[in-house]
This record gives sequence, C-alpha cells and structure tokens, in this order.
Amino acid sequence: MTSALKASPARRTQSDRRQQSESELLRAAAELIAEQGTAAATFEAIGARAGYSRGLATQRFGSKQGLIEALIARLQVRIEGLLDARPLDELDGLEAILAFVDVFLRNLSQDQEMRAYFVLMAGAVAEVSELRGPFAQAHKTVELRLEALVLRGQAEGVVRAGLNADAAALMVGSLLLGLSTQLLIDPGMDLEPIRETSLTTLRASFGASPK
Amino acid sequence: MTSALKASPARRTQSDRRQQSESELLRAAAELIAEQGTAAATFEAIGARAGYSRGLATQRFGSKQGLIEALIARLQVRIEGLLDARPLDELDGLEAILAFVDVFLRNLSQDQEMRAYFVLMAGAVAEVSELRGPFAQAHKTVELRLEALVLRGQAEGVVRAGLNADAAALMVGSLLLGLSTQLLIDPGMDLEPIRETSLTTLRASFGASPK
DNA sequence: ATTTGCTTGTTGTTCAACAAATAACTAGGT
DNA sequence: ACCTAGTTATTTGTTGAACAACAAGCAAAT
Repeated sequence: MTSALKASPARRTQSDRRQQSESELLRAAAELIAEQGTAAATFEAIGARAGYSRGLATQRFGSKQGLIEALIARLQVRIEGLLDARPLDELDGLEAILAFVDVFLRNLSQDQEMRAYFVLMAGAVAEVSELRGPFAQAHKTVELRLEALVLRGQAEGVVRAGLNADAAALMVGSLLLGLSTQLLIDPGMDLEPIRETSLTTLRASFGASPK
Repeated sequence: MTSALKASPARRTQSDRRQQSESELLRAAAELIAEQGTAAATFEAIGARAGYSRGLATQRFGSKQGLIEALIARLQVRIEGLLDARPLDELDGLEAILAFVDVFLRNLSQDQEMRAYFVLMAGAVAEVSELRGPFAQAHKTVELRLEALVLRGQAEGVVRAGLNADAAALMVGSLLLGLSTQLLIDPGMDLEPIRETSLTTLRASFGASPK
C-alpha cells in the first residue's frame, strides 16, 4: 500500500524504531565497556556511538542501573548461545567438558560482548552492586552444568572415578573465570597456547587412566 | 629529655605523626575498599575512618591515583608476607604448591587487606587504569613461582612428569584468581570445603602416580 | 621562630536525572 | 490518496549531587 518507490528515506514502524534504537544503545554500551571500561559508558558516549542523543538511553531504560541490567540480560542470552553452539550431548562427559572450555576460551579472545560481560562482572566485584546476586547465580549455573558433565563422564568411565565432581566443576569454572580476568588485565596475552595446554592438562588430570 | 610523665596527651615526633597518619589513611582506605568497594573510598570517608580530615590524604599522596598506588604497594608487601609465612623450601615441590594454595585460600577468607587487593584488581579490570600493568606483572610473578615449584616437584619425582609446567602454573594461578573473584561476588561463600577439595583434587591431578 | 603536619573553604568538572520541546509515526475522516 | 489530531519516539536545556584538587589558614613540633 505505501509506496516503496523512491528509495524512501526510511519509513519504519514505531516498534521497529523502538527495537532498533534499544538494540543499538545496548550494543554501543557493550562496545564501550569492552573497549574502555565501565566508566567510559556514559549516556553521552553511548548515545553518540549508537547514533542517538544522550537522552534516549535514560528514556528507554529509566536509569543507568536499568540500562546495565538490560545489557546484562542481553549478554547472558548471547553468551549462552555462543557456548551452546557445539552440541555437548553428542560427546562423552570428558570431551564435553573440554569442548566447553575450548569454546569458552575461543570466544573470549574474539567476542566483544563476552568481554563486556566480564568487565561488568569485575565492576560488580569492585563496587558492591546489586548485580552481585545475578552474577553469583550465573556462576552457580555454569558450575552445575560442568558438574553434571563430570558425573556423566564418570558414569561413562571416561573421567577418573576418584574425582570429586563438584570440586572439579568449581575448579574448571574458576579456571575460566581467572583466565578471563587475566586476559582483561593484559589484553596483549595470547590465549591460543593457553587454550591448547589447558585442554591437554585437563584431559590428563581428569581422564580415566587407560587400561 | 621530654618527660613521659603524666600519661602525656601525646607528644610525638613529626615523622611519627607523619608515619602514623599515612599508615592509618592506607588502612582506612583498604578497609573501605574491602567492605564497600572502591567507590566508597572517597577522601571524605577515608579521612573520617582514619580519624583525620578529608584533606590529609590529598596532601600526603598528591592525588587519588597516588593514594591508590601507595595502597597497592603496601598491600603487595603485606600479601607477600602472608604467603611467605610457611617456608616452602622445606617441602617437596608438590607439597609446596599445595601449601601455597592452602595459605592463599585461608587468608582470603580472613584477611581484609588481601580482599582489598583483589577488589582493586577488579577495579583495574573494570576501568582501564594504569594499574593494569602492575597487576599483570604481579600475576606473572606468582605464576613463575608456581612454575618453579612444579619443575622442582618433577625433578624430585613427586609431580607427574607429563605435566606441562607453565600450563599447570597458569592453571593454579587462574584457579586462585577465579576463586577470589567468586568469593568477592558472593561473600557468603564458605571457602573451607572448597579449600580442602581443591587440595585433594590438585594432589590427585598433579601428583606422580605411586609405584 | 620557623618548619612541618593537618584542616577548612572553595572551585571546577563530570555526569545522571528530569522536564520541556521537537520530530516521526498512526489512524480516522474526507 | 491527502489531511489532521493524537500518540510515541527522540532531542535539547537544565538542575543538582558527588567528588577530587587546590589554597589559605590553624596547630603542633623543632
């Protein structure tokens, strides 16, 4: 009905506009946080990078806090997606753990939104925010997931029977978290060799001895 | 010469006064940071808690940055002292690693200044500060130390020969860093069981198989 | 009497939050 | 297809709070 003639200079529906601006504001915020830290993510800077004004983000998310919460929600969904990419169900327990570690570390080097997530987490550690609860929860979820894989691996006989499943899960989770922190502190760090040797070491440490 | 009679209402030398105020300002800053995060460590709050005015810290350390740097220097010395308490040289390589982990985790639960250190580190992750370099350096130092212990353990035959020494060191370092982060995010967390099972798991993973 | 330690007054900056104005869409009537 | 009134999205103007930094004065030591 409406003419799409004349390379029409944009005629978007309201909810389109809304969705797009919201999404771009969050993307801009994530980029700024990943690149320059949380302090750089002022409404001014976010608006500018997203191509909007400084006022819009407040309007949309109510407050800085609201913006950050929305961002974290978005990042969690995104990261969940990244880590679920490889179908862990098809691997045995040990390989599934290694695949998780592998995917995690690969993305950490490349994915800006993933880095933004850990920068925000560091912020929650440094500042006493109400975000601590959610982040603690997220840890717990990851570790439960890893623990399940350990247990499955033991049932399958591919993971050392003596291994304490929840301790092992905690160790792997902490390892990844610690490596993330180190990478963010020293962005020049090359994760490739670390990824490879971590996998080797984990396989040797967790794997059931052959024979 | 000066009479120490009469419970004298303080007659301290200038450099005493200076040293004391400096030390108390740093202590106050560390406490605030450990308890309430870096944002709570304003000159106002630090001065109040230390029993001085808001102006003194600026005077002493020149700037906020200067204060933080002085604080980090102090904390590094203090932590170094804590971790060196047990003479690692008398233990074999494997036991020395475990002792390091043990002492680290014990102190993490109790020592406020140690927690302040990691809160500051999280701040450096979250904010892009010039403190990143020093913190990265500190990691490297710890990991070199751990690597040396692994190598010694292998020479002594108490650590698995197949273990990649620097990967193992990095893993232990990251584990401790990750656990620190998790503790700070969830202060209710009980490190005792984690400490114990971490030690057990590390011994099983790193130790040379008997016989 | 003078240096050194410490405090109080003040300034300027940064930034989130709110409010009021403008621009872009939507729907109903013609 | 227009035009219009109403609604929703977006911008710009402004306020106030927080805080580090500097300076000038007061207090305590030598």
